[in-house]
Amino acid sequence: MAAIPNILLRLLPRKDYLRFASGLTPVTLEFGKVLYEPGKPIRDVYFPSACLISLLKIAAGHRALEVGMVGPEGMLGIPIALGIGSSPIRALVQGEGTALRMGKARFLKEFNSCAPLHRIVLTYVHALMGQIAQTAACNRFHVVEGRLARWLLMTRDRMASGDFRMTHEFLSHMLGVRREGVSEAAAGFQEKGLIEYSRGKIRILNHRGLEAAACSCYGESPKGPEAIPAWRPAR
Amino acid sequence: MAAIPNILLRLLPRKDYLRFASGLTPVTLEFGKVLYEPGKPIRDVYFPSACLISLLKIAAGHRALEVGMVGPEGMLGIPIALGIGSSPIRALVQGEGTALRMGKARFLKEFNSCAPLHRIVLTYVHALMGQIAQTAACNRFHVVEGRLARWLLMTRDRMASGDFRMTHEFLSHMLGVRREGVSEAAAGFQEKGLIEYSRGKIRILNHRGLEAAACSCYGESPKGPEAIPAWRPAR
DNA sequence: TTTTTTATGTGCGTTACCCCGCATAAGGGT
DNA sequence: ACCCTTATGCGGGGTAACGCACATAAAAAA
Repeated sequence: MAAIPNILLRLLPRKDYLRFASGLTPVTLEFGKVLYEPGKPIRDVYFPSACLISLLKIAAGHRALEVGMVGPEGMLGIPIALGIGSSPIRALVQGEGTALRMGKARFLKEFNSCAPLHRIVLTYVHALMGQIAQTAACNRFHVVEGRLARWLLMTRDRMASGDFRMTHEFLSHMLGVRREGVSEAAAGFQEKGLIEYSRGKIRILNHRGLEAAACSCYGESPKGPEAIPAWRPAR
Repeated sequence: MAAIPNILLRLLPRKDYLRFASGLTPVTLEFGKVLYEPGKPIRDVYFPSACLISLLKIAAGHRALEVGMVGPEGMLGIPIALGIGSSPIRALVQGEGTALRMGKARFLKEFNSCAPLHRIVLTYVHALMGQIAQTAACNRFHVVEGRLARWLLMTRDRMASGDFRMTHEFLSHMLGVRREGVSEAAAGFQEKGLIEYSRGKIRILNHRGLEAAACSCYGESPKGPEAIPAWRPAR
């Protein structure tokens, strides 16, 4: 059988998956699209199959800050599962690609009647909370260079590809720093041959080298039996 | 009837509350006690009635950082509800006082069989995630002074009292800054007559003044019908 | 082509916070 | 009374990141 492209869905028992999948619609998400906006109602939930979505907290009078990242290891629309109709967080498509979409009502019905789904989603909620807390500490303690490296690696892991479309300006909003700060760090990496970039395109050249440059938070993603299986692509 | 001291429990239908309460044990939590430690199993859940617990992320090689705060408006042991046996977060008693305790097994049974409890807890999970994200952005963008003021106010709100036991050293771990940074900000507040302090005791003198000094995050706590009712004490 | 837009490079003064070390003073224990 | 632990005050030097302004260059639009 063709592999189920989303890790959470892959954990469903076959019977449940088949029923659930009948409510899923494949969609293509374009770069820059905003899936959820703080305060606005959530209509659909998404299971990324090959795309990457940033969860952004918008602080009044400041640039945005990424608090979490969702790829094929997760889902979007957690608030729906928690019985809330909207999210305080903006969800922005940061790596375009494909996802599976389901309407809020159908998802709620499934979530409340399918125990395995229920369990899987709540487990993911835990993992996501951990990720947000980790990111919070990382943003507080680590320097831009280390955070940039971590960010590029996490993106690569989720996109299963080492080059993506991404301006320094955009990155600065993810990391919550100035654009110039990103440029400076990126220039350093390019000089060392770790990455190459030009006008909105970035390519990772030396994965190992980037890992060495990344802060320790990379590698402290959810692990062990307690969380969603550490989702790190094979080398 | 005597008021139920924990907001979450107060939201339970009377019938469910009575059954649930039979499994609750009143306990006194002392200052400095660690309820949960990252990686260690969670044995009990807690519903604070008059105490304050800090949720701390421990970053390797750095001081700790508070990512959330739980008082009578919330509960401790969320991971249990999410089907996880331990938490990546340390829970530390920061304002001593009373709470209601329940064993993990009993709570799980109730959580899985009592729909209103289920709903309430998941709603709180959402609120807590929002708080963590908010704190993340606050720690990134706001200066120590504003964050200290916010922290004191949030503590006051949850402790229902304006003076508490608290050293600058301890505060520095909450805010993720140096002890001297806290001392400096606190000295400024004392000079303006907003607070007074001495050797591990802090008293809020001018609530309004502190609000003016706090960053905008104070007042952006969960609000509206979508979240746990904004829990802010009457003046 | 030429023009316009957009992405990145660069420099410069400013600031909040860091790290380190030590002085002072309040309380608790003996 | 005394010591001794602990909480806070204070200074000096260093730096990561800020804000701003402007130069350059690639791409897109005309």
